[in-house]
Amino acid sequence: MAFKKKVSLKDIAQAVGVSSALVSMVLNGKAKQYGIGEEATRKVLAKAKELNYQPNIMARGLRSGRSRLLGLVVADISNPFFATLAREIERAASERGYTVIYGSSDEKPEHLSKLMNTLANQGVDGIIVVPCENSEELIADLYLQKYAMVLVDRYFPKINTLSVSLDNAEACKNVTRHLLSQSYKKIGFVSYESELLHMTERVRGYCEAMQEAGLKNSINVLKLPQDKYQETMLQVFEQHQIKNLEALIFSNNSLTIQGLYVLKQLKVRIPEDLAVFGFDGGDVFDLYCPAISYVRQPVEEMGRKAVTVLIDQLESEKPEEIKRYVLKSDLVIAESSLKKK
Amino acid sequence: MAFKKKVSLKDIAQAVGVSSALVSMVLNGKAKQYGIGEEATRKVLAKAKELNYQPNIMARGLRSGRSRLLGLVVADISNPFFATLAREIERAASERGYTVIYGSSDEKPEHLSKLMNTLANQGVDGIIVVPCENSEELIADLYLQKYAMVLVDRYFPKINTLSVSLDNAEACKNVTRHLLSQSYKKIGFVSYESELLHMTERVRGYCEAMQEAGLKNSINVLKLPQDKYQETMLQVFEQHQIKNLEALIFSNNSLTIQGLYVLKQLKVRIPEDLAVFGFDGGDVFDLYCPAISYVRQPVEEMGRKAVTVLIDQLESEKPEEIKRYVLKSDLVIAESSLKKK
DNA sequence: ATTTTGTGTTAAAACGGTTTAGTATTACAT
DNA sequence: ATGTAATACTAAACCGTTTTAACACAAAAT
Repeated sequence: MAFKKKVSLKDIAQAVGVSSALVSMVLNGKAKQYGIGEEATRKVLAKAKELNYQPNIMARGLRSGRSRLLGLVVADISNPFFATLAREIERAASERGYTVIYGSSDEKPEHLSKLMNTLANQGVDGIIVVPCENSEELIADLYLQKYAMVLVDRYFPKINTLSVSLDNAEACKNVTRHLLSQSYKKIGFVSYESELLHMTERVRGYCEAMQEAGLKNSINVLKLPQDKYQETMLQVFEQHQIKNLEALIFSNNSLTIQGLYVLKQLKVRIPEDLAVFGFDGGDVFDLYCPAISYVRQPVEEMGRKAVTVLIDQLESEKPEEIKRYVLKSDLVIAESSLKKK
Repeated sequence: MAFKKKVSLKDIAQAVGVSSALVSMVLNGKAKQYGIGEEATRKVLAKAKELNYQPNIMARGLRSGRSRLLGLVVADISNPFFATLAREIERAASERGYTVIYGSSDEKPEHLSKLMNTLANQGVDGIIVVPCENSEELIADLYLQKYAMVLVDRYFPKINTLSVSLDNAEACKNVTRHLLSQSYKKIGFVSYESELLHMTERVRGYCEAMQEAGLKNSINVLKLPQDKYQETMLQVFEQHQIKNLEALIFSNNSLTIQGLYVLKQLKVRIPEDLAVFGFDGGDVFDLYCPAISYVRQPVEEMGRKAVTVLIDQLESEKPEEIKRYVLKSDLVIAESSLKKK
């Protein structure tokens, strides 16, 4: 009870009266290369179209050792940033004749590891990974095993992999400067417990901008424990800390959203009581009252670049040089971060 | 420059000193069935584990004619309802040893058609489809070609396919009754131009509930042209119609979100000026001020059911009977639909 | 003693493509 | 006439797995 049997090379070969080898050559556009006659070429192409021939991907894959399948592991597909990223990656891959299979790690290294295994089993040619906390070893292992791989959004400085990521320090530096320009001085930064470079860079950008402004003493970084964002924020904000702050920067999409839940619950007025700056956008930000400012990442570019460098490496014979690509973001300014009157 | 070469049956066979046929039988758990000796079985299993053998999926697929790949086409993966659905489907499929590849049709039949082709090319064993407008013919074609297929969220009454969907009429009847119970009488229903059953059923549920309440004359269904939701809503609402209404039911997730943009722009107070009821939930609904009530669909159940019926059909020899599964939803009530004081 | 039955194993074919080495045929140069 | 080269094509191997038919060898039945 599956799909109807498909047209094979042999069917075309028989119909035209040539060998299936010839048909294969013609349909792979290697007619000239192999010195196939014009007439044969024409007939084969015509018959293939007539019968609507579709190559059997498994036979091809088995022979060539390549599947034209890419694996993608994101942190969480229900996060709009990753959803968009996945979509762009899919689109770009499809343009180059590749199909993408994906999964979410939920920021758990065990999930990541399991997923990578599943993907490898499916015979993917290469993987695009958003690595999660504590996955450095795993990634290093794969790197040593010569997996074709590109890291996105985050990377490990010690492991020499292809990577595409944001200039995170600059982004947060710009956010901080913007808030400073709106005459906020006591600016807090909401982060989570993480060794991952993208996060430490974001923190660094904030700190540097504060230092530049001579506000070294006002630096205030809140590191939330994983999986307890709302709980911890509620406690911290409820107690007193929020009274000492004029603005808060949330350093990723889900932190922002969780933060908004808490601020809403505490009836904090934005930006009167507290200015807010978030990450990655989405309908939530635009529809919130007031609309929330955010860092817009070049998601499309990020996805396309990842696909391009990965496939280029896959298709090149000689091991290409390993590069890190760093992209720039911009700020979408809304009411939540404007000067209070 | 791809993955390192993997361990094959032959490697194990050589290491143990038996034929690869025997190894295949043992590793497929058919040792007893084929009367393989105990010792050989033990040795093979041990060696397979030692070498971390992973079967080559393409060789297996080529031989068996089955890929253990499922195709999934949703309307729009960036819609949280479909994102969650996709995730549940993936999870359920993975539990049964299948992998899912997916794409978004963007409600365009040409996209749908193209995607189905891509999926078929990838050799999927079966497909799970959220059919879009004007795709009835395409689906009917595939049905005639004996594609293993299950429709989700929507279906065509005239085509006898497996399907899993919501009791949409009942859902909207309940929404309408709820609003009536909150003493709203002039209730409008926002829909879009569509022949798809899920939408006509939603309209029907609303109409029936209004009739039940003796409010036949207050029935007010707004059908928006596709791709122009916001534009049209803005025009309609701006003019005058909204003044005659006390409540609005939005009949899917994106209509709700687009509607909120417009209502926000027009500074309509919810629920004082207008009560609002939406579909499918998400952070936007919970964080909106005030929180938006919505119909919660049993997404997980829907995904699991779709996977189950599809795989069951794939794996059964005899053509199973075609069934339609209809699931129930519940209402999440928030401030947006409560009685005005 | 010979056939039958059963047990444990293997050789070989098949899946559908790609690629290499080889074969025929004609054309050209020696 | 003979060797060389170019042209147009094909046979066959190969990828890794599954499955069928076959094959030894022993024990039991005739």
